[in-house]
Amino acid sequence: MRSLGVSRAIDYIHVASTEGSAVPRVTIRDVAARAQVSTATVSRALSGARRVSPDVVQQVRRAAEDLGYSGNGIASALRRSRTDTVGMVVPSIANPFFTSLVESVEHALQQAGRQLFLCSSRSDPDLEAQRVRSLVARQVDGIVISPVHGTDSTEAVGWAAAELPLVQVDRYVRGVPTDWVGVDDDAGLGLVVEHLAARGVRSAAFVSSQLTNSSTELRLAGFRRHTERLGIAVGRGSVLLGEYSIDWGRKAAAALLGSGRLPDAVVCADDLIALGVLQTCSEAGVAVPGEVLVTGFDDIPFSALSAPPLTTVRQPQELIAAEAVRLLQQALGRVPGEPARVALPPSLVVRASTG
Amino acid sequence: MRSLGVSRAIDYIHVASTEGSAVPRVTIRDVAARAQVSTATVSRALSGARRVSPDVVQQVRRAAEDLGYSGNGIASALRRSRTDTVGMVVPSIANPFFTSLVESVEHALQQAGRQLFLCSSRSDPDLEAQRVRSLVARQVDGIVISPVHGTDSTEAVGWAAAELPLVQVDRYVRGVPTDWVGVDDDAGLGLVVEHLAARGVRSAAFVSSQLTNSSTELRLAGFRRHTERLGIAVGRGSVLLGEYSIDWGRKAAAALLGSGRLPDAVVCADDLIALGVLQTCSEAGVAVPGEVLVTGFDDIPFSALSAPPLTTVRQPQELIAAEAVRLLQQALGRVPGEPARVALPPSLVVRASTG
DNA sequence: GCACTCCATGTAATCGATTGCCGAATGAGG
DNA sequence: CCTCATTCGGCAATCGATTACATGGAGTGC
Repeated sequence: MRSLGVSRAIDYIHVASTEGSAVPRVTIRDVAARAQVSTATVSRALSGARRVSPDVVQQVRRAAEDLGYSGNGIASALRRSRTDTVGMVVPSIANPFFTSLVESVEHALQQAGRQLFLCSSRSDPDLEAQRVRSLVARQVDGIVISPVHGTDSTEAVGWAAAELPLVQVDRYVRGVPTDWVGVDDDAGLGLVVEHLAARGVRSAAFVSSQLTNSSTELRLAGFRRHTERLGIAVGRGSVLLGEYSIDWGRKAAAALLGSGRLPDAVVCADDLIALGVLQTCSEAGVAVPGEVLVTGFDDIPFSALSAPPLTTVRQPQELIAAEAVRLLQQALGRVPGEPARVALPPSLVVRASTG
Repeated sequence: MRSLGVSRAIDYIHVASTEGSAVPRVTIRDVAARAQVSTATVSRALSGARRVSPDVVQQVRRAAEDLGYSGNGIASALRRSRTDTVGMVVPSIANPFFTSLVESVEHALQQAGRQLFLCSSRSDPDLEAQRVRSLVARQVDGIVISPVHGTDSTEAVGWAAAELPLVQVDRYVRGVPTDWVGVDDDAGLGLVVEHLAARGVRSAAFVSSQLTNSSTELRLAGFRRHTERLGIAVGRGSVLLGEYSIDWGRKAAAALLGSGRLPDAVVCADDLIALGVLQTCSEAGVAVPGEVLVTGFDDIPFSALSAPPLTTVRQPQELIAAEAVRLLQQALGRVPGEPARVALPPSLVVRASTG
């Protein structure tokens, strides 16, 4: 299990301050002593909270530098009662859609001088509740959450929202009036269905996850509304609900193929499902887009690489993240007012899977 | 930009405690007052740090419950001088390999009762240094880092390692003796090259990133060593260095195809590159594995979905993460000794891209 | 019945930085 | 030369939980 063969490639250097076992932390008192001023002055000189004469600032900087002082964020946080940190809870880190969202949020926060505490709820409402409690106990300044479940997550989200600023992204729970930012799911399905109609599609199936959260519900509702509007047939047994995964996409496609009544198009509620569908079609020798058209939702990076590349709905995650962070900062500043509900418009990315 | 059409779908409920603007935090004193005991007893009753009589525990629990007390992790952290939090710094959150690693580390930490502070260095040593300083200032108990650069990251890693326990994963910087956990890159390339040799490959190219970090260097070294050992030709201009991205894979493949001298196999230093190579081959009508074999490294989830599915080297990220967390915990307990260098064995996943 | 141990609980110091308030010094205006 | 404003630095309280040490009462052994 343990092969140390690589260590030969490493040259050691001497790290100056590792000698003692427990290196005592340099505190503001040490700096004050060395600079021969009070701790108050050190604090002011370093943070700029109040004017300090230039030469004293020099001394203090010098002393801090010499001692390698790096401050104690915990003590500072306790006194100022803010941590400059926000927590983020997502159902899965493995789903590239959430990955992009996390990356964008991290980036937006960084520009606002804050850090990200990342938690994965692993699609488990209990674990999610635990993570939320933990974040609140750690005094994060705010929370960005994509709740696992439309109703089972309500309690945790509601409780947290009462404690601190909270923004829901992508999904939201019923009944808790917090800010929300996401994509306009109905519009997204409108784009897809119109595109399919223009391609001459007369019948369609929908493959999605169980209807346990808002965005899933809205996507199905959008699918139904727009297909009806455009006269596209949706047969009985043509709406398959499982989970957001490649594997479910495979299974659902196998079921559709097995049923013998393949529709003109398979609309998927996310790209992972669609990739699974494509894979099964390819294995079964069903031509895409020859015999059936397939679409996804999210536009994850790999949807451009499948065979055939996938037509999908692009979510503006950068914008979603930026808006979420903006709302959070805003909520940090003032008393809570009417919660904002921001549904950003998606766009259609047409690739070979729809001809 | 802002369409609020979705809000109609939301039912509000009244959240009890949102009425006042600033909800004053419930502190341990409040609980103590209500339970008619001292704060010391509350602390002991809730944490179990020392025996407290059962009925007092009841009272305290009751009081805490009634008031909705959730503790102040910051104050606790200050006093105990530990935060039960570790920081993780990775070059990119978008790369699925790091994503898996992050998820695994998060999971392992959770089981150890700790939380994860995630930072992306965006492959920028300066940003990385900044993030590391910030983590140290926030008093994380330890750091897990995959350093961006083999030499430019040395200063930040060395400084941090002198301040607190630090484990490097996947990559390591030269000259700083810290724990490291990763995969045995040389063995990984051994698996690939032997497999190719068995398939009758006589010449090969290597597509990788610039040699700015340890694992990239080791992979190239492994490629050279094993091809030489097995008598596979590596022509001049057959080692292409760019970056770990799909896009670079595309460009490199285009260069190889354009040169007119296509080798029997293209060995890629990670799956992203390999996926780019596959895409370009497919577009150019070059059959894989008919005319050229292609391999990757990492075994990201999407490597099974490409056309054709990709033969690659699987990294045991779960194990890497678990081992990293184990080493960190160990380092938290005792004085630092000889750093551990753990190179875990990879395995080969054979798919259609090598026939 | 006395001395001693043990245990539950309380008192108060402590972690390290921030900040309200105060006083000394300096300078300006009359 | 005096008053008043302004600036800069220090003192000490404070954030909220933990914990070393103190205390008082019950229980034990002789």
